[in-house]
Amino acid sequence: MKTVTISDVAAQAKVSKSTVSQFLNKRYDYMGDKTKQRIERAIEELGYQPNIVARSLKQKSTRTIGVIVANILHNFTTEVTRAIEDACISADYHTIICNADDDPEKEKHYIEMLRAKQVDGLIIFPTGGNRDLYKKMLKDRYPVIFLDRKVEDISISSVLLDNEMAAGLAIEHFIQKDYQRIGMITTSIMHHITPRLERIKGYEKAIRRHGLPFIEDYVKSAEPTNIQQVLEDLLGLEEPPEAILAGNDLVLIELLKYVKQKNLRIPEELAIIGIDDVSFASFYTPAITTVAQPTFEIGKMGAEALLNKIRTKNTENELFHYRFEPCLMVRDSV
Amino acid sequence: MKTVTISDVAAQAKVSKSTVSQFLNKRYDYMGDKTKQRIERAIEELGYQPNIVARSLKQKSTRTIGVIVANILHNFTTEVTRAIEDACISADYHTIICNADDDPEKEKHYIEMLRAKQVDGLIIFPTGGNRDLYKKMLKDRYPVIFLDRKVEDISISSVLLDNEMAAGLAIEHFIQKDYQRIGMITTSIMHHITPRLERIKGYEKAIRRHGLPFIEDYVKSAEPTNIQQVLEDLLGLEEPPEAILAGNDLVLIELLKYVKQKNLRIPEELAIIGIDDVSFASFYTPAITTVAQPTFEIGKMGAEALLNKIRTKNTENELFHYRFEPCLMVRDSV
DNA sequence: CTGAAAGCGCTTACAG
DNA sequence: CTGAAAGCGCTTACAG
Repeated sequence: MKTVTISDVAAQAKVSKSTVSQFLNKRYDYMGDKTKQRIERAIEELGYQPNIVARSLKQKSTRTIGVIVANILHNFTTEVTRAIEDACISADYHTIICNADDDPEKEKHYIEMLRAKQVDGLIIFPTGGNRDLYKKMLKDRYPVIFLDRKVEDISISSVLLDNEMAAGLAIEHFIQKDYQRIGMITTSIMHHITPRLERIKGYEKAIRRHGLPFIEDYVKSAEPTNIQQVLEDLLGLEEPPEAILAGNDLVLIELLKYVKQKNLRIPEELAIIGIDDVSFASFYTPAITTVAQPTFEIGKMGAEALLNKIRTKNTENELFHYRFEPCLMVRDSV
Repeated sequence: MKTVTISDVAAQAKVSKSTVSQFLNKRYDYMGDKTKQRIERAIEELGYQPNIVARSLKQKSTRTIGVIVANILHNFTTEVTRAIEDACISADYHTIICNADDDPEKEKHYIEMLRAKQVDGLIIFPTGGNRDLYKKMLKDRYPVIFLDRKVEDISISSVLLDNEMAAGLAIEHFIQKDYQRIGMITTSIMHHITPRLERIKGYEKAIRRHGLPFIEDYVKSAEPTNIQQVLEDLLGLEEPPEAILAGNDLVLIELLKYVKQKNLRIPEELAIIGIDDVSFASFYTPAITTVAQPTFEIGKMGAEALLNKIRTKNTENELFHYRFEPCLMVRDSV
């Protein structure tokens, strides 16, 4: 497999490399018809494919972006990255996905690696643990967009869910169905992850807005592996909640496992809403009421915002934090 | 953001580019200690990051592989690609995932694109519709592994599930639980997709092995959107099946939607097994009996086989088709 | 122990 | 309308 290069084509077509290059880049402006045809034939005969690595080196663009997700286990992440890939492919960009696994060290490694690979820009679901690196990218005017989360005092634009509204929709639905004792569980807030904090705030605001008492014991955060215990505690309270909002898909799954194991009836013994419209919600028994994120739109917007930054060479630096509205999917678990 | 190159480092450290390059590649053999330190400082001071594109051009390796999946909507695909990515990252390779969406044209585009991008090799879940391209890669001795599927008469190594065994395990479990009238539904077999054909064959063999009549009307293939209708037909037969094997996760989901809509009791009115151990199987009510594929091992093996081909420059061309054994997860739906 | 030079496969002013 | 030459940022024999 001796690779055939532009020189081989030039030789075969009896023109110069420059002319072949013009041809490849469709700059036909002044090219003679016979020349074009000769080149076309030569390419055909030799089965020539341009080497994009060489082109990238010269053009200083790889037409590839990097996506660093905080944790690929979330259904949200999978759907959003799929939307990003779609949007990039349409714009003739490729995508390299990396999973930071909630670990700032890994995130750092990937940011450096992808920049070394000369990707044209980065979409990051930030762990929050690499403030210096985030700042450096900003200083370098390197194109970056944050997704799903933002980082305190780092002026990188982001596309997010309206998380307060997401929790609010759920709580209001509970209240409307006459539930008063409403609990909430999220995954760990140790690292100040935006959506978790904001959803808790949204919960509290909605509770107070409706004149219900805000009971701290009703709000719990824990790693998925500890959620069974948390539920045990929560439902063992003297006045246990009658309804629970699961802060994301992983929490919902733990909650459903618990419910099954304890043989609780939904919604009679415990009403449930989950944030994230998981695949099985509609055909679960009972069908699960959820708050859906517009994952496709979020991913698309993230990709377009980044591609736009890349195209404008990041000159217009208007900072934005775009919020998408969630949507309540009313089913049978409340 | 004027990029700092190896020349800048060389100038700053007052050595030649060659020496810096040696340093970067950890060929310290004969390097003076003071030289090393000077280079180290210069790199530090300038915040230098090597340009991997330039290196790739020279070394003719991008340390990146491409993965072209037939259809990313299958849970199997997501899990396997995740395992591939993990294995590649450990070996210090990156991964570019492309979704052919069951469309041979898209597959073709991605194969050509990724080769132009000089990825070091390709893992393909083949659509089957690009025989000439597959052959060309073989002729070029370009490293490729097929995954999940193989293609008739194309001698590219593959890693697969033992699909006949997968169907066999399910059927035997049904029989053991005293079901005799057993149906099976797969997604479309129009394009002779390996796992679907093999699973149907496994079904037939198991049925015959146990002396049951093989009833053609009990075996259906259809696109997911038509499965509701297929179920309607199947269960409207004079002697409808009392048990159904769902050929993959998408079929199972359609089946569960149908069951819910018709209010059928599982397993009393209809027993169910699904191939692919979907996330919700264990906490669904009733918990769904499934045949699990070792997705992690399959992905890992695929990646390792490819990386091995890349390392040996594809010289040892022993053809293999490795089969992984599935595993029956007995739960409550039979 | 270190440096000069060539080369990887392209693109891009510039000259004619 | 086309070609010669320089250059993108590295690596790698080779010479000393």
